[in-house]
Amino acid sequence: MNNRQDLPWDNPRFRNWVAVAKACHSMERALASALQPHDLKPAQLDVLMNLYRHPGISQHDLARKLLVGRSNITMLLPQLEKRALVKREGDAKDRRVMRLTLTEDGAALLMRALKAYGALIEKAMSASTPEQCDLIGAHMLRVADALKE
Amino acid sequence: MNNRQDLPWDNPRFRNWVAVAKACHSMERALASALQPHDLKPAQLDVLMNLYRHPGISQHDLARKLLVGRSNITMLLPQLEKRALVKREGDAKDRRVMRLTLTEDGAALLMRALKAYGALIEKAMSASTPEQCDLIGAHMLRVADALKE
DNA sequence: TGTCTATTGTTCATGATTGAACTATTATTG
DNA sequence: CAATAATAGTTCAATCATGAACAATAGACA
Repeated sequence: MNNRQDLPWDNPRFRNWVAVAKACHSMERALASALQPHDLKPAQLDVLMNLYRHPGISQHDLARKLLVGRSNITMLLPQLEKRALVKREGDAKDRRVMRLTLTEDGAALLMRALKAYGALIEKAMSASTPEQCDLIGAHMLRVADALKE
Repeated sequence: MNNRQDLPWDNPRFRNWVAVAKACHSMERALASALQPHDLKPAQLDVLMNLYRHPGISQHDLARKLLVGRSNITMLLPQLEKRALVKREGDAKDRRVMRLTLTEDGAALLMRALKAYGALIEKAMSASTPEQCDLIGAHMLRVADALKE
């Protein structure tokens, strides 16, 4: 009745994706360790990275970029604001939105944390050629795209 | 001082990995949705999958396979046991260890849930050729390996 | 055998994330 | 213009994962 062919493990795509998920999980754990000396959590690093690239982003848009709920951002920001890593100021035109920017300290910490992250990625991906890495990156963009319903 | 070349975003490996992480995050969210009709969480599906492939596994070994803490397993199991999806019995030789197995109901639910998961993966990976998927899977195994210190 | 160490699983307090309900503000539409 | 809907952010209770401390058991070695 349950033909072996029907088991997902016999589907190469399934096996391959499970490997992806496991690698991501490992990286997340390793990243948490690597960021500990900087007193940063992976989620906080994500925030800093996005503020660096999108200064003045609103909390709503930040949440969408990070694929998390708006409430998560609300809970995340006070810690970073207290440490003076990010600045939060109300938009002049629309008094509902908060504009977020990195402070100097925030940018400096980001650069230090990114070195650690970069070293980790280098270590993880060094076993493959740049061409393979590019192929993987391109594939993953398609995956993320296909999952946006 | 902060030469553009030094920014991680200019490093292809970094950009590629960020794409991997984002795709994984998207998949995790999509999976959570897809499992909702089965009243299952992704973490619970992971448990069922591992019990299917490793019947009689101990909680300690299960935790290591799932890359989570032992206490997490302890908190996860009672829900599955109450629903009679898994069976937990003490090992005869070593009275410290608990042996875990799927019940019939657990195996049946697993098969149904795996169909949903498989469909999701199919949808996500269908934009790439099987050869590309295999390459990615192989790469990710190396990544997970490289991250085991 | 008796003692010390290691291992398995549990408990508990903590921190992270979520979604629903809420407030304040802006946009739409009749 | 007034009423209604939509949007941004917050609050809150619930859920989940974590790691440290702990109890019970097993193994090592004098």
